Amino acid sequence: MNTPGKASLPVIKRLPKYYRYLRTLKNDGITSISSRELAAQMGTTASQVRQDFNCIGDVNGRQGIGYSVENLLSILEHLLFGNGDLLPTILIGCGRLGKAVSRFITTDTNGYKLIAAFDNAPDEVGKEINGIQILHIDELEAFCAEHHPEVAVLCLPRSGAEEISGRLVALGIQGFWNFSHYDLSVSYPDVVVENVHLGDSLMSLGYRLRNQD
Amino acid sequence: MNTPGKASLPVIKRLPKYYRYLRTLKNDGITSISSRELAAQMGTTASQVRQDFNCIGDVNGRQGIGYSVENLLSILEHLLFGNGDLLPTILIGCGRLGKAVSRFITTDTNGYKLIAAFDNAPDEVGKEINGIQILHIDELEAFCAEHHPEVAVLCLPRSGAEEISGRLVALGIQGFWNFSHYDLSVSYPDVVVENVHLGDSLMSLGYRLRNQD
DNA sequence: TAGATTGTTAATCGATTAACAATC
DNA sequence: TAGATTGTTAATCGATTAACAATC
Repeated sequence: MNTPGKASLPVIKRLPKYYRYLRTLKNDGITSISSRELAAQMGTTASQVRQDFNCIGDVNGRQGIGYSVENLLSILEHLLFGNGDLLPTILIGCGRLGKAVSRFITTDTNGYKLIAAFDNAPDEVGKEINGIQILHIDELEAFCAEHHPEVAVLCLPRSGAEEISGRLVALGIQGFWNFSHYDLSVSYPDVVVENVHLGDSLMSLGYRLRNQD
Repeated sequence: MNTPGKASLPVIKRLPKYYRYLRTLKNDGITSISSRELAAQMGTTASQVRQDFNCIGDVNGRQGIGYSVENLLSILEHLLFGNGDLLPTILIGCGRLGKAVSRFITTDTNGYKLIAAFDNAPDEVGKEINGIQILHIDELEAFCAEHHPEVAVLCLPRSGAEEISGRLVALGIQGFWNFSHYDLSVSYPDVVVENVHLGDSLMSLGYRLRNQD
């Protein structure tokens, strides 16, 4: 029997990848897979797969056979999406990036529901984005008091994020998907932040390209 | 004197963050900073700052004083952007995400130069994106033979990325900034890949939110 | 000088990999 | 049964943190 410990952040980051692979396996009609084979397909090691599966619950692997794809999927689905309730989410900043990113939020396999979008540009307010009317940022407090969103997606320049994030934390937002270059996890260590710094990501790629063997 | 070793990936990933912080410091007229103070502002430890600086070259820290902001910046700039030559880059996929992301490529502080964009949708071909005409994906080989791009940015669905990436590798592309859910680093372990999986990122955020203490 | 801070080595911590008995 | 594969413990590897002599 498995003795699941709390999954560490590196493990958590790998769960969506397992989830995606297992979905394609199920799609291909494969019902069972060994850690060795899964590792080969994902570019990792069998050991790591088994260690990871140990953390996530009762995976019911069978010696000599492997793991049930169906069972793994249902465990991962529960961990990643809970009981199926979507996390009510608001988007702050409806520029080019905000518009692009809003499509990812709304995708039904991510577990989020976009319930509002805000901008400070008068010519954006009132327009639609993914079927939702863009509100003026001044209406943030009133909206949150009524609808209690749990997640905020920040698609703002750094200065805007600095200004707004305090208001969002005060309003009880639990989680941030942050595309700004303002490091929320430093200022608010108690909230859950996923920082997606596109500029930083490009810069590290550049470093590795310029300093290849 | 420093004895710089090769920077590890975790170190490399922190370099852009140092770079950004030091830029704001310089902007504020601050010429010197200690590891302790920098660490406090960045949410890390003084030890880590000093260890990181040990890897990146001759930082010339002065006991009792700290580091020269100017000197650190010039070292980081050289590491991140080389001698200033921009990396010739092509964009594959000009949908919503591609359009949003193209703005980040072109930003002059990232070290890249967007020289072409490709799509397979006939109604996108010929349009402009950031001052560049969108070409049909069929022209990829001819264009690369003539202009030798070094980096490709993939803003495609998974299936498209699987199909195109082999062609790009064959054409000698060295680096990928990959937004698809196709894991290039598994298929092509010898190229430099920065995988930015927005869906995965959202899913891990969801896991952490749903499994908070 | 005295206080502060570096550069660097050593200690700790955590994550990955290896090994292997249990068993399907 | 024999071969394959798990679950789990131990070993290794690497990254972070702590410590401290050197010295500005």
